[in-house]
Amino acid sequence: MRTLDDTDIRILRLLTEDARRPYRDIAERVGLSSPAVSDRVTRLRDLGIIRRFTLDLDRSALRGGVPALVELRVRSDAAEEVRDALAAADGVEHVFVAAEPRVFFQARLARGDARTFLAETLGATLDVVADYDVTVLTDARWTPQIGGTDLALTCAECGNEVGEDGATLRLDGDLYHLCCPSCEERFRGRYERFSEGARAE
Amino acid sequence: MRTLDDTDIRILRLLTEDARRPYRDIAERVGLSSPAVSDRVTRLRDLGIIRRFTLDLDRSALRGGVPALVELRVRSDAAEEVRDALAAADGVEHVFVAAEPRVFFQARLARGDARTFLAETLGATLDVVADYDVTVLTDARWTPQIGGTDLALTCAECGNEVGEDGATLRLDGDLYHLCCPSCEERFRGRYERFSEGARAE
DNA sequence: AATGAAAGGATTAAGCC
DNA sequence: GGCTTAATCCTTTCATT
Repeated sequence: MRTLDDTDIRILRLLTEDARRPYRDIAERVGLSSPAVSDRVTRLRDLGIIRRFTLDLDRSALRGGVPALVELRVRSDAAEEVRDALAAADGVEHVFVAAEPRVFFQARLARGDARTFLAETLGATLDVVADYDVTVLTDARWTPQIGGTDLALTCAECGNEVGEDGATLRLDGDLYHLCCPSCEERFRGRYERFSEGARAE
Repeated sequence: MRTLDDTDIRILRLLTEDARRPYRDIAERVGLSSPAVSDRVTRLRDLGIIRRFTLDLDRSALRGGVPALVELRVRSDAAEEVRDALAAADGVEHVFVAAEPRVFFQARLARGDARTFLAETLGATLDVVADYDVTVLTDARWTPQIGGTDLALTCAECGNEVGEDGATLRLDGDLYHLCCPSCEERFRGRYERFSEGARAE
C-alpha cells in the first residue's frame, strides 16, 4: 500500500474546487498524464478517502421546511442506530455524533415540527431519545476545502501516520486505516471485543 | 425565467449521487438529449441552485486534529462577519447561523484547542464572541440527497413557489428568488432598510 | 430542445523503469 | 507499482433547424 503523497492532496484539492474538472487539466497542473490521475482517483475512492463526487446545492433556494439544528440526548448504546436512521431520512443533511452520547443533525423540518419528524424517522427507536433541543437556522453552508494540514492517513489504532506497511480494513461497511500489522491485529481485537459487547447488551 | 420542473430535480438528484456522471447518461434517464441536460445544468448553476461540483471526502481518514462542533454566542450584528471568517478558515467544514444570534461550526481542531483556533481565525473579530462551547465528535457524516419535497424555488419575500414571473436577484453576493414583481419590490425595500440599519449600528 | 459534425477528454493496452 | 504514450472510444460543445 502507498501512503498519500503531495500529488494526491493536490488532486483532492483540485477536485474539491471543481469535481467535473477534466483529468487532463488536473494532469497538467500536477505534472502527470491523465491516465495517472485517473488511477490515483480510483485508488482514492478505493481507500475511502473520496466517498463520492457530488453537488454542493443551495438548499435554501429549494422548498422544504425550516432549516434546523437538532440536538438529541440518546441512550448510550443507541447512538449508531439513531445516526443511521437519521442519515437515511429525507431532508437530513448532516449527522454528528458526540461522545456523551449526543447526536446532532441538521435538517429541513416541515413546518419546523421536530416531534413529528422524529416520530416518523425513528419509529420505535424514538424510545432511546431522552430529550431533544431544536435551533432554527438562518443560514447553513458547507465549506469544502482541504487544508495544508490534511496530509496523511492516520492509524485508527495509534494515531500515527499510515505509511508503506499500512493496510485498510473494511469492517461492517466502515473503513479503517492501520499503520502496521501490529496495530492491525490490536485493532481487530478491540473491534471484535467491542462488537461482542454491543451485541451482549 | 423558468421555474424548476421535475426534470431539473431528477438531474439534481442524479448529479448528487454522482457528479461526474456523463450528461449523456443523465439525458437517457430523463428523456432528453445531452445538450439539453448541459443547458439545464448551466441554468441551475446560474440560478445559484448548484453552488459547485465537489467531493464528499472522508476527512476522518486524513490527518488534522479532533473533529468538534463548536457553538458561539456572538454579538447580534456580527453573525455574518463571524460566519464568513469561519467559512474561509482551514479545517472548517460546516457553518450554521441561528437566529439568537448563535453561530455553530464543525471543524477539525488541532489538539482540540478551540481557543487558539478562534483567536487565529477571528483575529480582532474575537471580541464579538461572548461565549463558546465545544463538543468533541466521534462521527460526522454528510448525507446529500434530494427529497421528494424539494420541488420548487421559494420566494424570499412571501414563501410561495417561484413561477414563470419570478426573478433572481444577487445582492451583496447572495442570491434571492422572488415570485413576482411586487414581491421583488418589497424585498428590495426591506433589504435596503436592513442594510442601512446594519451600517447605522 | 433536437440534430449532427467537430473538438475535446477518458480509458485502454502495451511497454518502460 | 507506477508511470508514459498512442490508439480507441466516448462525451461535450457548437451551429443549425
